[in-house]
Amino acid sequence: MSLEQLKQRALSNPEVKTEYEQLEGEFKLIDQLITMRTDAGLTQAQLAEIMHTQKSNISRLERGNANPSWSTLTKYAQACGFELTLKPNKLSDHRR
Amino acid sequence: MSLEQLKQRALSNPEVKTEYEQLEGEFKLIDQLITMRTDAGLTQAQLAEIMHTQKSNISRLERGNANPSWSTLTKYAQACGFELTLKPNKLSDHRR
DNA sequence: TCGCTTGTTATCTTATATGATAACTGTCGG
DNA sequence: CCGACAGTTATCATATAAGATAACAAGCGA
Repeated sequence: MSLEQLKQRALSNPEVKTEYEQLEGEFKLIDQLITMRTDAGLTQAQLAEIMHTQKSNISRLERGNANPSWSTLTKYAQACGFELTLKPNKLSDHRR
Repeated sequence: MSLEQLKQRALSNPEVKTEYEQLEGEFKLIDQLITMRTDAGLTQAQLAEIMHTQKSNISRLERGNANPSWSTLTKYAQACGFELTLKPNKLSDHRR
């Protein structure tokens, strides 16, 4: 199933909307991770060595079901030559 | 000891520089969290309810030694009316 | 002073992220 | 075909984040 299909199905059910958004955010996160690494011109194995961990763990981060801690994210970024802050974008349709 | 003093002492020892930077990043993170919550005009208890958790857990996040997972960060942000992405700032003095 | 609100701290339990090792796939230049 | 490289997957052990409850402290208006 494609991401687009998943999106359609998820959004058709209002209850899972936040779950989808979570999922989408996860994809974005992974994208940003991989972008940082490739920008730095590093392979997973090289990055793993800098971070004093294993390439399999890097793959796990970049592939699936990744829910890394803040410290893991900053270590990853720093190894790629980046410092990390959050970028909170205000949701226009925010209800309370 | 103030943050400034801590910074000075930490930076005087090259080996702990990254540790200090982690620490500084942690402070920045906490700042951003609290800012999001106060911007949303929420108390810890209110935010906790939205996130279906306890106010003590929110306090733990905002106070000390916080190392939240990405999903916790996004839930927190979303409850405050924000969507979250990473903002990677290139480190000018990056060596390899 | 007395409640009430907001936030903090301590503690336990449970869920899960991370570290580590090994085996596997696909790709590509020789 | 073969070896080297890049990435993936499975699995287990261990560290730790997160859920939950309770008690406490500070501030503040009635």
